Amino acid sequence: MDIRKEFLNFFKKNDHLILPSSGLIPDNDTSVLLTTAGMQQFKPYYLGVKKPPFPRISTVQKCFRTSDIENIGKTDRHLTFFEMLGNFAFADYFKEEAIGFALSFLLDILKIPENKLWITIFGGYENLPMDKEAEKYWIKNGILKERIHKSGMKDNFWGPAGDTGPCGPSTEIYFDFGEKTGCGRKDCNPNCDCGRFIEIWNLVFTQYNFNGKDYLELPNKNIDTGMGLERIYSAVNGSNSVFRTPLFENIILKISEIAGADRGNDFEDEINARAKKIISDHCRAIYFLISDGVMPSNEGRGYILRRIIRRAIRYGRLIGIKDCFLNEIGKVIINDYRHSYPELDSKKEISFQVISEEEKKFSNTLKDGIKVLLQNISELKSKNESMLTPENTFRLYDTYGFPVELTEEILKENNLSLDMVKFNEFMKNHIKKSKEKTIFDKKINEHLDLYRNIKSQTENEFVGYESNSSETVILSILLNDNSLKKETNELNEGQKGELIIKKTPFYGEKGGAAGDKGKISVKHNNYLFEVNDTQIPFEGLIVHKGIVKKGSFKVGDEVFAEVELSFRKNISRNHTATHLLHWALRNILGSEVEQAGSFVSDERLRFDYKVFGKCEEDFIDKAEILVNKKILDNDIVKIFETSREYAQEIGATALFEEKYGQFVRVVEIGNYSRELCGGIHVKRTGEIGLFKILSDTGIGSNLRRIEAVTGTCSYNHINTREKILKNISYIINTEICDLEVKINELKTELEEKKDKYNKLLISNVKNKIFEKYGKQEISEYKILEYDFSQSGFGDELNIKSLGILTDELKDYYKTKLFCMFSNIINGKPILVFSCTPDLNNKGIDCSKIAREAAKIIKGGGGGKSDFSQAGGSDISKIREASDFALKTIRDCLGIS
RNA sequence: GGGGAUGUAGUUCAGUGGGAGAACGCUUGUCUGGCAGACAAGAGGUCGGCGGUCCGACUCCGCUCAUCUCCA
Repeated sequence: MDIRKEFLNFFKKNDHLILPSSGLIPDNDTSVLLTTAGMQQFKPYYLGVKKPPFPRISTVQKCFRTSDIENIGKTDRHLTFFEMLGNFAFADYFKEEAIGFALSFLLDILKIPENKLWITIFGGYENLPMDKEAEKYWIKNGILKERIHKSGMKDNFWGPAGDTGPCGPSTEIYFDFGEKTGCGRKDCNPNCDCGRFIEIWNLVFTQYNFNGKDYLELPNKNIDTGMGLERIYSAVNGSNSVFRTPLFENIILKISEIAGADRGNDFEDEINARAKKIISDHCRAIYFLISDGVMPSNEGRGYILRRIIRRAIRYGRLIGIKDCFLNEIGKVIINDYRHSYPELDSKKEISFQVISEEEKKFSNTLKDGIKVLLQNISELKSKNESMLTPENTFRLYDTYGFPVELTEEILKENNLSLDMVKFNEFMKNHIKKSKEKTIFDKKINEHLDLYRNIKSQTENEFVGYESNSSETVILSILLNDNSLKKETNELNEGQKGELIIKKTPFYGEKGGAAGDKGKISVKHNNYLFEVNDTQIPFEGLIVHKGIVKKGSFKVGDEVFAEVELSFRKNISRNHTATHLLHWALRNILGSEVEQAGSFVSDERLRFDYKVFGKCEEDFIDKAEILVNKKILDNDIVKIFETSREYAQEIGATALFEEKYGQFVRVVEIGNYSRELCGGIHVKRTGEIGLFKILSDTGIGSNLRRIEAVTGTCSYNHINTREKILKNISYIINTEICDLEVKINELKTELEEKKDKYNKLLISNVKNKIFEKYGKQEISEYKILEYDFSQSGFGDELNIKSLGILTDELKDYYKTKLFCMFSNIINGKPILVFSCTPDLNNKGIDCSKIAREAAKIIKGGGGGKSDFSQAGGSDISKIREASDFALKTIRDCLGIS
């Protein structure tokens, strides 16, 4: 029996709209990394931010949870990836029907015997009453009262998701595998985790709104239910394990086959069983994640993927699989699931490639880790110790990603050990630290109640597609005073706030396009409200943020709203250009290029996209050329509303917005680009003007960002650069077209001259020294001293040049030589000391001399014993410092 | 979102405040009967970027970017 089909059929018959599973990457929801529940894609409906397309919906949803990752393989019911069957109701049916539907499906369709079912309900907590209604309907449907178990907040109350918001009691259906399974205690009940009972279906009744203090009854109550597909299969065929269901049969068989015949093909020993469960769970997750666009990376959801890939490989090794094996299992998974999830099949090439690359990367990580571990081991051995410190054990794990079990294994081979208990303490500490400092982004819900309230009283209409202005009336006003936001009747001159008007031409920020700017005014008295930004905090509610420049505004005032045309025009140019760019990238790099996000402002456009593998070097240039070609073609931009089915048929790319509305808005450019989009666009591509890409940078693995400009901005950009070119051409007196060659020439010439000059300088200076001290070979100690601050060589004789000079002199005289040179560089005194190595044996230490001499010129110094330098800030003391150094050397060498 | 690590020559990496190094690779020359031949000379660096401390920063401090890694 295909339970997926039966489930959807059942709810379709009961007037539910059947929707497809959303992807594992949640749209427009930054609060979670991956889709964790069936209701996730409907969150805006639960919060009331958007209207559901139908009051009753049912789905089979792909879900991924990491919260139970440690339990996987240990139990027979936990999974990271699973399918969730769910039915949802928005201000429609409530507890009675929800309970009725659930029971009817389990008993009539799946034919589960009634005596196998147990129920938990919310038993009440503090001010919250027990859920007597739920109990009543269960009993009414024939469930025995002693089979209904009461639980507290933790088990049978859901939400709110943040600090405030919708929440309510839940009721859960458990399947009983019988007294023989589990603990065998007489009072064993669904809350016992011995394995006898498995939770199969959770019905949540969002009944209250928690405002941080009280639980208030919601006017519109909702239903949210979820039943794990794998669990219900295990109940239906009585196997008491999600891994012994048709969903896992082929996968487990394949793993056994790869692991070798001697390992058998079942869960005969504990390690073997656990490894097979983990590998099968993780592999399913891996291929589903990749096919939904998650790529392995070192952060966020990509990192979750990388982690489970590595866990799967590790457990593979544990049961004797040496080679890369994940793709072998992947083929089985794709084959098993491709009818229900065609994306697995269409993305399989990419999946296989990604996986084999990850397998290689992991072996690199292991190699690095082994290097560090071997170092630790040799240190331990040299110290005659037998236990790796917990610090080092943890460092290997935390910093180098080296699995502890592997550390333990390698230590054992060397007759060493580690302290697992202490390691776990480090781990606990680490987890605690990460949790402590994590701050939730509360802003999303901050003023939701306020807007919800306004929305319930007013209705405003967007007329901006047809016109740029409207005569209308103020419906309500919000006052913004720093962080405070409240409803008011009047907004006075100088005050900041938000106006809500009946008919608005202003486009609110949506789909990555910035909101309109403009003004709202009263004609007869010139009162003026300047709109700086337009937002949509709630579907159907458009608010105009800004400041009162003149006069005051009251609720009920008749006003004239007018969009700033040049601002809107710039946004339109950038928005249409974004569509062209998206099309061009797909054209050049292939259709697997996906838009990952975009932002359109009046000044520039930002386009984030996912690529896989290496791109050609010049694809950015190509994209720019292609977009500009389409602009020159001056193609017509056609905008029309149509049915979702038709849009799909003509291949329109759908993004984040407007997923399930009956009608969708399609923006079509020429006969090539079609995207679902609610934005405002130019009428013909020619209006965009020059399209110029400013930058293309990597912002994550397989994720890149293009920033570009159009219209007046690109003109200004090019213009500024041209002016710079003109200036340069004027300065070096060369035609612009010859600049490149000329500058290269100048550069090499300069380098050559610098080189020559330095050599000349040194030899010149050397001659000066010879003039003063003679060229003849020396039989006794020679002290060369020269203050170049008076010589006119200036800054050219810096520490480095003086160093080279002393080297050449040392080369010349070979022995018995001491050099001491000084100069003023950048207004600061410097001293250089250098001697032939034989003087070191006489007790001369240049670095010591430099340190002492530096004190005199108010600075510091040091270096090596045969070469040192000192610097300071007091120019007037150079002579004194030199004299000090000279005296020290003479004393040391015993000369006068 | 919070920790840890790394970033130096084409590559792999040394370098604990004082004139940027090694090995391999590359170029050139000499020797050599072949397998990664031997010897010599040479080229190659904004020490990831920006800022600060200091007479002086590859080195210390702050920020930032990239890569790796652990946790949420």
